Amino acid sequence: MPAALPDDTRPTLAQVARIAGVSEITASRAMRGTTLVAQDTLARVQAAAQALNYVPNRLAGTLAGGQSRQVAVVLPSLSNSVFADVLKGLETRLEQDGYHVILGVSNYDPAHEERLITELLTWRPAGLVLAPAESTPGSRRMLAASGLPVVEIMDIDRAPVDVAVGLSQRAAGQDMARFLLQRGYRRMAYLGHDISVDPRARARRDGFCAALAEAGLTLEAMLLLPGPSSVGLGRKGTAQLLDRLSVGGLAVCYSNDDMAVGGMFHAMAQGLLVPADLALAGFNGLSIGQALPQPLTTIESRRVLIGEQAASCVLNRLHGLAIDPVQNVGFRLIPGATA
Amino acid sequence: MPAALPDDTRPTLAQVARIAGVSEITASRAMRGTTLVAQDTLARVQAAAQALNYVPNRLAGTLAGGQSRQVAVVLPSLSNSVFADVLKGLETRLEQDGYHVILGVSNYDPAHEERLITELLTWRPAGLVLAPAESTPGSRRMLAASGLPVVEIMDIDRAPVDVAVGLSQRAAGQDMARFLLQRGYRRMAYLGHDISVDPRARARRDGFCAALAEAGLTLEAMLLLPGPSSVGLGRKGTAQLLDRLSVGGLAVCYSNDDMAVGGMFHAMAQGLLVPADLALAGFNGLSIGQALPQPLTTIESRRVLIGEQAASCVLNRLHGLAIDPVQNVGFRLIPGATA
DNA sequence: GTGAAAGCGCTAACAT
DNA sequence: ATGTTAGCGCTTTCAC
Repeated sequence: MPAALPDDTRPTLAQVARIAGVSEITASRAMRGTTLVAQDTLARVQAAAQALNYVPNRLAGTLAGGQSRQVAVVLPSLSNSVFADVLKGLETRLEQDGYHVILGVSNYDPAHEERLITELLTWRPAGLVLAPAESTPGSRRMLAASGLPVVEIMDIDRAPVDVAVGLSQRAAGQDMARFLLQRGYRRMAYLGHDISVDPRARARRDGFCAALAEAGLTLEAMLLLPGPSSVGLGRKGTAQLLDRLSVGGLAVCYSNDDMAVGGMFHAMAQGLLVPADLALAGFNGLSIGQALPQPLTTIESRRVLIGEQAASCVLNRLHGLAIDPVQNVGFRLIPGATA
Repeated sequence: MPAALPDDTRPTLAQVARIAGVSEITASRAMRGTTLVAQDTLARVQAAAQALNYVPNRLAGTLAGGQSRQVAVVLPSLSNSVFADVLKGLETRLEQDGYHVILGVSNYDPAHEERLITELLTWRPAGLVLAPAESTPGSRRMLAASGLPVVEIMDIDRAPVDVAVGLSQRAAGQDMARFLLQRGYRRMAYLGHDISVDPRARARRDGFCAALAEAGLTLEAMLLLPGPSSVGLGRKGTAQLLDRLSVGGLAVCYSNDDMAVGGMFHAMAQGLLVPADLALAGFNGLSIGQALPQPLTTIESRRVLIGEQAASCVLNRLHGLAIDPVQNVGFRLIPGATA
């Protein structure tokens, strides 16, 4: 038996108004506080609403002309704590202004992402925030045509449809390469998850390789494993890599911290000396990497900040404020002790 | 300058209908596929919609009598990968049926949770899924009065407002204690994060202690650290604990895997033998713990499954199907190598 | 400070 | 198979 239909019994603004002895529109004004209402009418309306357990219907309110106060968010994954952090930042900031997140997860599938955008737009959100996989032309067209604030996050290397908030993934990769070179490493390898669908991981790798090339070096090996990144995958991949490569002065750049921690675990299990036998570098600055017996060499990304700032962008846009279309939150290299 | 207002230019169903040369309701039927429509009218409507880039307005559709197809989800946190997993399961299942998640994060604050419920209800969701912190009487009253499908997740130890999907956290704690006892451990300690706000972690601890008591044992020490659980906190706390306790046959039960991995890192850094000097037990079965050089002794919780099953509950309820009010997804003890 | 009328975009309920 | 009418619950005009 299904539960009773909700709106069968739900009080409406009209009922509140009747009990308070005012017109519907006055009750509306009292509830919203937009227009001035006499002290005692306000009190009567509030009392009536309270008595009825009145819950406003924002579908109706928005349809009648209000701002939606829902923001659509499309992320490629939630398995990775990176996007959970971003979402946390988004949620925190949006909620302060009474906005809520409608969520879509694309699983790094551009076609799915496009479908999600279409569907979420049917809810007439006030804005969109997305960490695009490889956005399709269709997606970009829809976003542009929506006329809404659209914030693309994580990456600032590509020209955004509207606004971008993030960091240069490419520069992050470059900086890591330069750091390793400066530390004296000359033997480099790359170990990553499936970057064919993850443009940001690819940009980091490309930056890494480009900086090596500037120094006249190339990777001794590059291993790309299918599937999403994980500690387990990093451990397995490191074992594979070391089947082909000798240790000693070898530095492995991982696609992210999860993978690098896996590499560290492999080293521990094999009794390899880090960084003498094997140096490791990650990306993201996750707490797990920093709590390792030897803190991981990595780059801190400001994920919660990205979420908060993306939310602020949407809100500012809605308030008619001017906005920088490319917002670089930067990053910070953490030297750690693994390289 | 704010972007153009969205609905200033958005095509409506009326326009689609006019171009297709049919009435509005026929266009509506054609778009939704609920009622039979002639082949060629269908084609004409679809062509018109396509030509106009028509995006249906679900606010209007829902207001006019449709089911909302939004499900409100309230979680206590996103910092913990546990809830990211649950959310992933929810999102995956709901999306299959064209439903979307509206999200609220309470930060383990019951008052905040209550406010979130109130706000999310204004969107007239089709159902609610929540992992309650310590739900207030107000929250429970609202949920019950909503008449909607309400699924409380993670925990099945308390009587749910409507439906519960999860596992017995208390039984999980008991099982771990019995396992450690069976392995011959007699010296036990507990290290947890702030469980005053996390009823599930508390239930596990209580179960753990209860099983010890049955065996005539008590904890040698119990340390509860302020703040959310993390690898770093587990590492720090383990150091503190071992200031007061001698190693050798000591088993530490952690509030979860994050904390336990931190303990493992401390042991590694100190050169302690695991499990001879120090045995460790976690909870959740996170991949990080299983990728450790020695896989962590822990209990696997089925987080994604909980999300999927909770979503199915909401959907089944909406379809008028009967539902078991308490759904136990169970758990599995992973012996690992750390105890 | 308050109200009456009109309408947001859509769909259920009856028509035909 | 299609159309007409009415209305979902609210807010925006424009009055007073």
